[in-house]
Amino acid sequence: MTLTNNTFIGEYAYSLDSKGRVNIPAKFRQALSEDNENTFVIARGMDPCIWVYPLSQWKEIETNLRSLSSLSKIHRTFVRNTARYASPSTYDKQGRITLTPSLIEYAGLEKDALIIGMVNKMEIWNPVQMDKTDKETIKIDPAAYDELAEKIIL
Amino acid sequence: MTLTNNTFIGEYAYSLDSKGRVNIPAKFRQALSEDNENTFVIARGMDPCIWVYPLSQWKEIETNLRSLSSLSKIHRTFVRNTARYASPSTYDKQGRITLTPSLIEYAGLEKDALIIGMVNKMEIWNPVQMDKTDKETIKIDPAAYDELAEKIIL
DNA sequence: TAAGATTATGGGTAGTTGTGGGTAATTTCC
DNA sequence: GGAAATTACCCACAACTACCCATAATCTTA
Repeated sequence: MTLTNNTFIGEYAYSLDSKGRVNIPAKFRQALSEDNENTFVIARGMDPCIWVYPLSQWKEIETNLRSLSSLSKIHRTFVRNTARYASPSTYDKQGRITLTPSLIEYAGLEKDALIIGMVNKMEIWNPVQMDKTDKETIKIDPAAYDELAEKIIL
Repeated sequence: MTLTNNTFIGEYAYSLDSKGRVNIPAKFRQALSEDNENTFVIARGMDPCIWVYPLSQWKEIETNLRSLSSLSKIHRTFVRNTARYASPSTYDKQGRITLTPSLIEYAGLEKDALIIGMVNKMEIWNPVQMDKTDKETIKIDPAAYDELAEKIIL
């Protein structure tokens, strides 16, 4: 059952094969709207993981990046870091995308890959790294977190 | 007799079968409005139980989640924790939804499942866990109820 | 009260999904 | 320009899941 176009939720455990391919969950592929032409854009996440955007979503990000001024050092750095490691990837007949060696290394991926739906994109994690990050989460300011929950959750 | 669309009250005792399926009380199914397409979204509750939203209700949460920016660590974490364990589930001809192994484990469900109407959603509990939580609830500060009294008329 | 309808629970099956590997086309480099 | 390496595309199998049917218990209604 697909909810909304280009919307991803849920968690899936897959494996990375010797060719650097990972499966995209069938539900996520089905959620992808036609105009994406079976293509995602993979990029460095802010956390040690890979971000996977639908092509159309990425194009919007590109538009936003264009609006940033190159006069600002922060802007320049941000644009560079974002664009530098991004790469389009179309899934094959079996529903797999191929990751770049650079991103595999950045996310510290080995055999296991955890795919997490993040609503407008998905994340690919090494499960070990995800556990570690989960534990650090405890250090997050509980008051700020509760405030968010109150605003978002029904 | 159905009260209001997408409104759930009452308590029901069902059992979880070997395939991880639970019945949705007939009254709750009848209360579900057409546009939900016989579909609920199951997610982690704040307590050790499963939250079950009507699809339309979940979509509102999704919209709220979309408004958060992944540049903020706390926003990222919140989106991840919320979306990660959520999964749509359409009930079958017999009125059952299938739970995910991850949520079954989180709620500590075994054979028995207690389904509780929570007005805008429902909760699925292990009865043993529910008892335990009930006993802890008694310890809630009466002053907290006084504060509530200003918001809710009973 | 009896018959029919609805509900709760169990299990079978066909189609889908995830994973491995093979081959042809393309690119890279000497 | 040709060999080696890389990439894109294809096939095959095993595991799983969604969908279907069956049965027993319960509720409804005449």
